[in-house]
Amino acid sequence: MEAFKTELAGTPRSLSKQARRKQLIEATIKCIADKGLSGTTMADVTQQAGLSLGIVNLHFQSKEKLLIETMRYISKEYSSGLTKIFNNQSLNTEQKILAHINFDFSRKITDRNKLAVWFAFWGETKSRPTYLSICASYIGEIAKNLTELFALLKQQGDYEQVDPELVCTCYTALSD
Amino acid sequence: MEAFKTELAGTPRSLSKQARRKQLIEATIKCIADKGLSGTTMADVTQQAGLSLGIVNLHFQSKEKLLIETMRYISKEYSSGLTKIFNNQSLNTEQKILAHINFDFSRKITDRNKLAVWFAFWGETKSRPTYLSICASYIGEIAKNLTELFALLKQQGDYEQVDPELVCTCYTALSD
DNA sequence: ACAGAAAATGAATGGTTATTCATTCAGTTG
DNA sequence: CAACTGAATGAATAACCATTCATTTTCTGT
Repeated sequence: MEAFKTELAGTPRSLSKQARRKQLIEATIKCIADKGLSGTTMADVTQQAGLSLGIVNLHFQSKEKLLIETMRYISKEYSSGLTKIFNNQSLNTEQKILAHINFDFSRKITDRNKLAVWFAFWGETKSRPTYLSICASYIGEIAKNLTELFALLKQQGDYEQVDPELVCTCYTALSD
Repeated sequence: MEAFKTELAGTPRSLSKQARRKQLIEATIKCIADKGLSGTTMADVTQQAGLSLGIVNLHFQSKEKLLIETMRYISKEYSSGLTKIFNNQSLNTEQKILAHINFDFSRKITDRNKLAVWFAFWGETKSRPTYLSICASYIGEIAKNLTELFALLKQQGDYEQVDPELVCTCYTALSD
């Protein structure tokens, strides 16, 4: 049974350092989604990428570092998508909130694997503070922006009794 | 540094089989909460329980089985508490919903450890269909009851436009 | 075409941890 | 109290897996 190879594994030596790192991170995501965090071995990841066993240590020094970079990769991708929405001058407050919701749901459907990885790391959060600190910084940023949007909407729409922070919390809980 | 012992470890041989299993499960919960699922070894669990290394295999055959029983133990405890509320004839619909909310939050505060274990398992759920099937049956039961309550409340209170199932989903998301 | 550099390989190594099982220990029975 | 039974122990074993590194392969510049 041939292992599926993640994308362009065809021309091994021709890829740049950066591209190879990305290839390995994508393979890691696939493995964690398939077999769980604790069930993912170096052999799994490298096989998934169609490369040899030693390759991870060559590019990431250790498994731990690969995992941290994977976490960072996912967090970054997610938050940069959202930041783009918040900074988009041509959208008004309401449109931004709608775009945010839309973004969340389109991702949820297409990126099941990344979601699974997110949850896997989340489960280990208590024991590995590094993971927590990486997502915390991204999540904090997002929550700040979102709360601000709700505050603006409140001003504009005359909703006296609404607490923007609470609305933000509720929204986050629901989309999770 | 002495290891804390979970409850009555004092009289080893005098405990029944059932009680010993429970003692080991409680120790497992403590360990997973402290060190995460992947960081929990047999040595940790047995030391936490104040017993010897071989004891888990004697009572549970394998680590995997101990973990499954731990999951089952937590699910069962949670759902049986809720079932009691649903079956309590002396409460009306509104009181039952309030009791449910109250139950959720009182647990959240007192049983941090169990909560941590719940999340730890949740993260690994993808790879271990067994865990999923255990939770699923309990969670399904709970959701069914809760939805029914909301439906009743809707009838009684004339809330035409409310979807009980949606309300249930929202409530569950928020309390998670 | 060649030399040197860089990237990649995978067998061997070493550390960690689940599992086994011969032995010890405590309770029970006749 | 001696023989028996089953629970408990923990040293020894076995399996697993990350990491290393000597060797091989590919790329680049001249």
